[in-house]
Amino acid sequence: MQAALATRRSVLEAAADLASVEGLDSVTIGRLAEMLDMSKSGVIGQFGTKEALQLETVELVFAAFRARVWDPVKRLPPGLPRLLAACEAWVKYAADPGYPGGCLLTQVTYDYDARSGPVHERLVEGRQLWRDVLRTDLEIAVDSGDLPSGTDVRAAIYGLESLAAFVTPARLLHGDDRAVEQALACMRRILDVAPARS
Amino acid sequence: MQAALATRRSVLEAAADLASVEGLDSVTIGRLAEMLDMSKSGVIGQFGTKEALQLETVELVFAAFRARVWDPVKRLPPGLPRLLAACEAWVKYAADPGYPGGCLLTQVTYDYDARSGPVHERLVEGRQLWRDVLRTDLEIAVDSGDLPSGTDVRAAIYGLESLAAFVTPARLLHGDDRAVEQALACMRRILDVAPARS
DNA sequence: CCTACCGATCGGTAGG
DNA sequence: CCTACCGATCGGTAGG
Repeated sequence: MQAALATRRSVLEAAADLASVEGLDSVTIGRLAEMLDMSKSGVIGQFGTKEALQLETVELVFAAFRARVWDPVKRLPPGLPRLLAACEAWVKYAADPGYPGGCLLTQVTYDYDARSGPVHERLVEGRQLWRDVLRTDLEIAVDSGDLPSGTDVRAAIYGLESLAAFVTPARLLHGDDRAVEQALACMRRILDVAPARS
Repeated sequence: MQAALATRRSVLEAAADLASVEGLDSVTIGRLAEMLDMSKSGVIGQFGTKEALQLETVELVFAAFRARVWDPVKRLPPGLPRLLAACEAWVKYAADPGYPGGCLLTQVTYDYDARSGPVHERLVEGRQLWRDVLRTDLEIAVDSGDLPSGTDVRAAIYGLESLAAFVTPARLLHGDDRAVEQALACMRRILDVAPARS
């Protein structure tokens, strides 16, 4: 029983590692079996089908995002303070996600945006939740006067999502080790907040 | 001879259509053959190997980007005017790329950022060329006083790339039909240029 | 969790 | 450009 749970976890960890580099589609049962020195039936037996394994991998991704980005900031004062802390945690997570191929949420976002099916649906749902979190703090920040009253909240959300999602390609394609600082600087410009002192 | 050229083109077009939705890896010889009502050897015979077909598809992508984004603006006055026109063409191209699954350059960027091999290498090279174009106009705009002298050129490039690359997921995941306007609004904020009148 | 196996599909080749 | 075929790998199942 405990052993089966440990197996599940190790399979999911291997799947996440592989998916971060080559995408969720390249996570085949045979390759996982080889990585883990298991039989194919041992790998898939825990999940039933490859699609179920993919969906559980996506759940792992959202859980990691929540643990690394939202949980550390959620008790801060709602509005601009929490929003800025969330953006910083977000961008830093994207730069150091614990997977060899970069932030898996980013990977899945661009890989499954144009497809249909349960992974796409779950992705939309998860990202929408995060959009709602951002919107809440943006609206509070506007109402409280921390952001200008003319702020375009939807455009700001779009901008924050864009800037966080480019950390991985900037680092991996161009070796851009200042991606975190550049993303945060652009975020502050979009929010019309003065640059932080370093 | 002419017929062979026409076949090449139709294979590459089908490959680009398929890749835009499911990624370059899902472009298999068998699926292309089925789409085009050809034999597998007829499809691959024009290219030799699947990797060669992938690389030619990537070339098609860069050629389309050049034709739709750079060629229409390259004769405008260098500096801020050309930069803003390029950004507009860029974002509009991303929103209407002529492929069913969205901008293929964006797709390939996020799909191959973490992998090694010739597609990755070609991608880095192509994106670097575009970065250099952006940098040139940014520096001219700063030198001429159209942009503030303290402008962080590298952060601006990062921001423009990010915002252009999020058009596709914003549209496909959230049905965001204002992605173009939101991306352009954020670009102007990053550049510290007054919003355009509508 | 294993071995052994299934039909389908993969990239690619031989020969025409 | 075609048919016919190759070994490898795919997702998944039977039986234990």
